[in-house]
Amino acid sequence: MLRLTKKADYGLMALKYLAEHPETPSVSAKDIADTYGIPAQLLAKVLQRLAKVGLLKSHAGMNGGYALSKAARTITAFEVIHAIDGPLFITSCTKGSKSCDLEPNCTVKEPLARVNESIAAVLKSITVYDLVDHETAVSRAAQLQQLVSLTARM
Amino acid sequence: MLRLTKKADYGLMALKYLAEHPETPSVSAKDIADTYGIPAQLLAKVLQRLAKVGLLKSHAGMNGGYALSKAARTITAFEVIHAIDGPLFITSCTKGSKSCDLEPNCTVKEPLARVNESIAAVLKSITVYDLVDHETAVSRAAQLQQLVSLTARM
DNA sequence: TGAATCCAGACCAATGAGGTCGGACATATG
DNA sequence: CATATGTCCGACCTCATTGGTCTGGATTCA
Ligand code: FES
Ligand code: FES
Repeated sequence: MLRLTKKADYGLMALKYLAEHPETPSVSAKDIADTYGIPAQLLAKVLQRLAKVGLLKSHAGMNGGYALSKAARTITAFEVIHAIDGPLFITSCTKGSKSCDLEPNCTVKEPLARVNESIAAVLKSITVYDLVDHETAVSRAAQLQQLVSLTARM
Repeated sequence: MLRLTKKADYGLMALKYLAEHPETPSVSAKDIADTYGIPAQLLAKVLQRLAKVGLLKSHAGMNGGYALSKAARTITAFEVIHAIDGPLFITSCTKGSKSCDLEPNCTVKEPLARVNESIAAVLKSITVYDLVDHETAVSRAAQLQQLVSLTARM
């Protein structure tokens, strides 16, 4: 119903891997791809994108590779997904430039934009550090669900 | 980044329309399609799907059409989207039957499942009644965002 | 130098979404 | 009852997007 692209998934996996191995100064794309068994060239392209945005620092040449440019705690899932899949959002017809021609009639767009913001907020509250240390992520999600169900019956 | 399909959008629009006109016993798909200027046959298919799941009651023949089978307040956005776009979810490789072959390695799936549940909770807290009466939906979304940002810095 | 790595872009294949068609079915009316 | 009309319903097609590959060039270090 609401699918996250595979590239974003790969990107998150790679970031988690880097966060788990802070001792090694730089890890090559091929290494990560091999450990997870995902296509190397595809992961490479994803990492390039992340480097371009500034989430990763790249180092070419031998023993080169990638390294986090910020603390794992300060990189949110929202940033990653946004960097890889672009600024797409819910509401289907948010094509950026040419907006849907039946926009004046569409009465559903505005409320859905609110939902969109809520989802973005959830993603912003998850960092790659949370991916490594499961406990915090799990408990936070539980809290969120509680809060949501609370507000739901008001 | 996280696109809702156009069909689901149409479905929500149609449900909202039905909720706004409770006096008419049944509205034809063509009528709704004309008012919003969307392809009639496509909307028809969406409505068929909703009828099959039990959210709508269909009535063939002349003066036929569709009608809500439950109170607008009890129909959640989650139900609608699930009915139209199927049980797809985040995490990209949740193909239902044959799971991704690199599932044992994928360390990111579990945390994302939590995020998924949070999003589902948000969608479950929105009903088609909320789409009609904007106020409640807006205020609820604002509350949610406040709560999220609160828990985020813990 | 040369091996290893990053980088950029074009290119192809498969999946799925958006959209269309003709037939089945139920109701109305003479 | 017969027929005409409007509706539902399932199968089909087309095209955009995604996932994935290939090529070539630039950068760094042994
Ligand atoms: S359908 Fe285009 S604005 Fe909602
Ligand atoms: S990539 Fe397949 S389970 Fe996560």
